[in-house]
Amino acid sequence: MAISGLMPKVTLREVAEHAGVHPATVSRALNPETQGMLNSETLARVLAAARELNYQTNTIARSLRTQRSLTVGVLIPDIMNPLFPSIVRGIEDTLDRADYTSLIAYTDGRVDRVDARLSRLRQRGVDGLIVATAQLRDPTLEELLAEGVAVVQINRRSTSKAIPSVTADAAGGMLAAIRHLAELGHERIAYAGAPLRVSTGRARLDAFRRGMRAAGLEVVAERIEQTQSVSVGEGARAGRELLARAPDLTAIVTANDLIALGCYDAVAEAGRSCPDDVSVIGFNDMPFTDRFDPPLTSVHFDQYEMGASAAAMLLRRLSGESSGAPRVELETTLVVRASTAAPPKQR
Amino acid sequence: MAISGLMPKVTLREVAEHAGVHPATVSRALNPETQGMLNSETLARVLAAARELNYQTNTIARSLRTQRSLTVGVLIPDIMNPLFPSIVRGIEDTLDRADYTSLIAYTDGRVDRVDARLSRLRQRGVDGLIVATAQLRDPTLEELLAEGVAVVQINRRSTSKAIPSVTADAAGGMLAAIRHLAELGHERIAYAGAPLRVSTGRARLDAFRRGMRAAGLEVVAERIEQTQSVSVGEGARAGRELLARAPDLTAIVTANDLIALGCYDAVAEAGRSCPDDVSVIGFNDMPFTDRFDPPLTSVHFDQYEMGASAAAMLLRRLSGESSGAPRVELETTLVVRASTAAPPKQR
DNA sequence: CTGAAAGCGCTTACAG
DNA sequence: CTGAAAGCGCTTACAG
Repeated sequence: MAISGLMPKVTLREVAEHAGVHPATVSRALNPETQGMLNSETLARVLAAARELNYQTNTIARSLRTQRSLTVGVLIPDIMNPLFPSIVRGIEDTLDRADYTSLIAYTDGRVDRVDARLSRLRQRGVDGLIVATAQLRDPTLEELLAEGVAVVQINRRSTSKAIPSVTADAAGGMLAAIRHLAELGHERIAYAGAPLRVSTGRARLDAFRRGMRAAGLEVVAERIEQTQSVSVGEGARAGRELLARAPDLTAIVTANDLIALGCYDAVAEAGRSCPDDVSVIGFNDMPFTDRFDPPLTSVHFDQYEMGASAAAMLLRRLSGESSGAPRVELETTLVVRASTAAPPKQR
Repeated sequence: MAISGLMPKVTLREVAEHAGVHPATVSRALNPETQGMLNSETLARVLAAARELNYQTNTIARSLRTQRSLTVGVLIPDIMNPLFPSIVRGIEDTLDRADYTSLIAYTDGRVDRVDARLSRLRQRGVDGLIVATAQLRDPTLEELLAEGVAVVQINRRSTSKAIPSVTADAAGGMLAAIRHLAELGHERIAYAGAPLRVSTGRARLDAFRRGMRAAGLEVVAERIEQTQSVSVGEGARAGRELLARAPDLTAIVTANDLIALGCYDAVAEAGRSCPDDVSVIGFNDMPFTDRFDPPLTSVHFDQYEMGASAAAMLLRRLSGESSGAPRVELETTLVVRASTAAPPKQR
């Protein structure tokens, strides 16, 4: 195929001249919706001319005229966070099939950057939004909703039930994690959580508490510590705190793999070993967890599917096919690796 | 800040009416380049009106008129390849500061997808391209070059010296890797390489050979194996091959961390251990290599900087500031971790 | 079934 | 210094 310059250079008018018809006729010939209006002979002639000249629709001109950019804004904390590449790929593959393109914007977890990012996306004329940065109470999202903007939340969600979302089933994952530990013989299970201002932090803490009770185990305040941000460093801090406050704990369940990695550090610093002295469980099952030392037992969900499903949901809204606010919860499963074992006293 | 709808709704004309001037005057007032033409009183009045109505330029309309989209196409194999998130982030942060946006497209390493991807980017009117998918012989890139398209190669480069590029210094990295092994006492060092149709594969193989000679070590054909693709699976295959053909090898240098991970598997399968029996060295130093089992000794370069530098280079071309074809080589350093140790016989 | 016209929201040479 | 006009490349009611 020939790449004939980056800006499209052949215009509708040139194709029209070549085929001896009016530009409007070319436009109709190239649009599957309006193709039927044309005499089949005319259609064939126009199509031949378009092919010959290697005509490509100028998306910018079309967008200005139709007031639709075929573009979707994707707001995420940071693509360098290992959770997001798969999600983004799932989104983009799905959008791509519908001839949509995504414009990605980063907040780096800073709430004060959201509006500026959104504003730039708006300038670019995005038709809808996929937002992975929802706060539990999120006035910005409420506002978008009120204005009828097509928006889908992903991974996290705000309290508003009116905004569609795709999240991971925290309850199922946590329950599986705790059951696994209980079956190994653990009783003094600690929890290192993610910030409570976002739904993942809140949901996983709730799920931990419920899961413990369901397993007939005691939820003790000293064995729960929240992080201020989702990072290895904060995970290590939380791990240290827990080990200092409750030295007899035998397992730490976490809200995130990075926090789990921090707990690895805290356990090692305390002169203990994972999994022999302390079992650790992550959440998200990020890439290469199976390569960690030790391989991390983690709650898994399909990240690519999360992205794909959110994009499909948004496309449905954009095409007017759906108007409800579905809240999809993706199945979570526990992937057992080598960071969990029977507690020391059992040996 | 108020988000007033996703598509920009306040137009230049409305601001003009509000300020009692002609739309052209508003346009001039909002453009720093033409602001100076205006009476300062008029300017102030227009700016006040624009602020009051929360006017945002409609990028699509502006692009159609100016024939510049302020958009750059980024062609990469796959964002799920751990090399790319940092590179992409470096690109986007740099573009962002110049009010450019990136449109990302994926090839999944398939040469036959390049033209279709490029074609879609063209439809979207991108002003330039950053390409991470260069083949050693790359007719598509030659064609783009011939048409005067602004394009920068990243990570890989084609043989054409006329296309600017930002790559990692393979020679320096390889030399450091081999020196490190030689100092530990290794002599029978093997190499598991990346496909030779891309520059990274070619450059790293050449660098390995030169490095070996520079260290006074023998380059033996049985101790060199190429992979068909850069993946853990192919790395394992290459590793097995090497261990079968040259069982007395004591170290494997690789062209990529994923290949190194595959070599971990091959070494384990052979009932040997890393680093006690076989040392392994990666290339790229992807995220979390320090968490692997064992932590991977790898050739490091600044991936974010690679992206940032390529984007800056492209912006310079787009603004007409530069017209040469710089070939930047980023410094590489060896990060020594626990996958390398003295060879067994030395113990 | 096809054409002619209008217009999406900007910018910029051209007047005055 | 500011306005009036043209036009970027499309699509789509409106005629015929």
